[in-house]
Amino acid sequence: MTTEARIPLSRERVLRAAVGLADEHGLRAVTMRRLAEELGAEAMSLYYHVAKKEDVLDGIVEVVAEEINEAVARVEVSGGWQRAVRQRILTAREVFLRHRWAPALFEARSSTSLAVLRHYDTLVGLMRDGGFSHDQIHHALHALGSRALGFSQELFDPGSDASAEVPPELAAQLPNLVGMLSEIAHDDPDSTLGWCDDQTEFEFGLDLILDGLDRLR
Amino acid sequence: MTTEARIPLSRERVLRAAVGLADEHGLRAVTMRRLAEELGAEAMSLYYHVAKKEDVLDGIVEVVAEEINEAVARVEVSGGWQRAVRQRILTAREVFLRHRWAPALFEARSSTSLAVLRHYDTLVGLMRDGGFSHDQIHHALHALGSRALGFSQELFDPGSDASAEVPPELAAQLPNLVGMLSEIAHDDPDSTLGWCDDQTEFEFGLDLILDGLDRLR
DNA sequence: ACCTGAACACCGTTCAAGT
DNA sequence: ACCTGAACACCGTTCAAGT
Repeated sequence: MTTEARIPLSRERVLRAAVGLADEHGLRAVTMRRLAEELGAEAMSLYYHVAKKEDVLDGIVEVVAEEINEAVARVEVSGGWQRAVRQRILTAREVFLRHRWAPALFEARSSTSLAVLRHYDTLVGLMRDGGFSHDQIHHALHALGSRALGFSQELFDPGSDASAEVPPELAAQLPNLVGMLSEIAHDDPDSTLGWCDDQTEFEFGLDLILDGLDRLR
Repeated sequence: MTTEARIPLSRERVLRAAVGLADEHGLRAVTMRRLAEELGAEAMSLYYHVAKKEDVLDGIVEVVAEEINEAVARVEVSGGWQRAVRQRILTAREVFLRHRWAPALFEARSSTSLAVLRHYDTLVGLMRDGGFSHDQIHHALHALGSRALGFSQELFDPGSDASAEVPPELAAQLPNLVGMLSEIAHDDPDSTLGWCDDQTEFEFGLDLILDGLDRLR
């Protein structure tokens, strides 16, 4: 600790510590005071390297996005545009699985980070090579939404054993949903990113969209 | 003001005021103290009607979701499952266009609100009538993601006149993206929900998914 | 039953001051 | 150039006390 405190602060170190803090204790733990403590400094020292807290949040988006770009750059694929795009998106997803707080932060911030833009730039290039028009690609990016980056935030979580827990008078109000959930079981909770977004579901939605796009080409 | 202060507080009134505050000044303005002020009371009085701030946030999600259900209930459609689902989703979207802070809040909270569940229940029913299996419907809801509720948060905002603003050394790093954006112009900024999510793009993505689902049936 | 005042712990941030 | 202490304005929330 005291040895680490010797190392001078820097924007880079601050952001790295913030990512670590979020990984370990969630995004809510990322507080200027807590962050400084982690770095063996005072809260006010951070402001020499970082404009304000928003700057820290933008910064850690950038750090994660760079991690995505590095991972994606290592991917080698042969095959059509669809395989290439699909593989890169699934690789990006692996990074989010290591930073589970990140999807919410990416959604929350408009964050036109350079690293994020570079990721999109790669996708645009791949689709261009695949024979899409700019207009089609633009539509495609919108259709993919956050899936282009490898995650998809879900809006409700039926829970792993949802059908068992639902109180009867509530079940009566939701006959179709309860009927569905009682037939469905999620098998692989470990692969879950966010709520109900497991690997299988993510790939289903992704392929549905990619197949649809390919048909438009 | 003083006349309004006469009306006793209630959970209902607190939530309604919170929605109004968010509509007018954004979600960040929804503070226990500010909310109380709006109601002509002290911040601490709210805690008699509401457990904590999180309860307020859950509550306003519920209020908006009920507004969606009411709007959707008024919709009458004839035709196949696809027309019915599509129409209901686009109607839900209209509610979000009145509460622009709501998408971010819906995404941020896991919020298994009853009203949200009822909306999903309706969709499940429509798709069931359309001949889908429970398993297919479950996949479908995941594929739709937040689109099922009528919005789709975008991850970057190229801006309305993006191509003009990009500094040249940045453009060099993003050749494909800049190429695309220079060809594309968004015409209807007023219909935008969130960043780049305008009506046309929303419908494109929605139809792409619905068409894909119909093919699976 | 319903509302409030004072108080607590915790934020982000400014600013003048230290080395 | 880099870091800090004291201070400010603002949070959410508890708790004992008022009517």
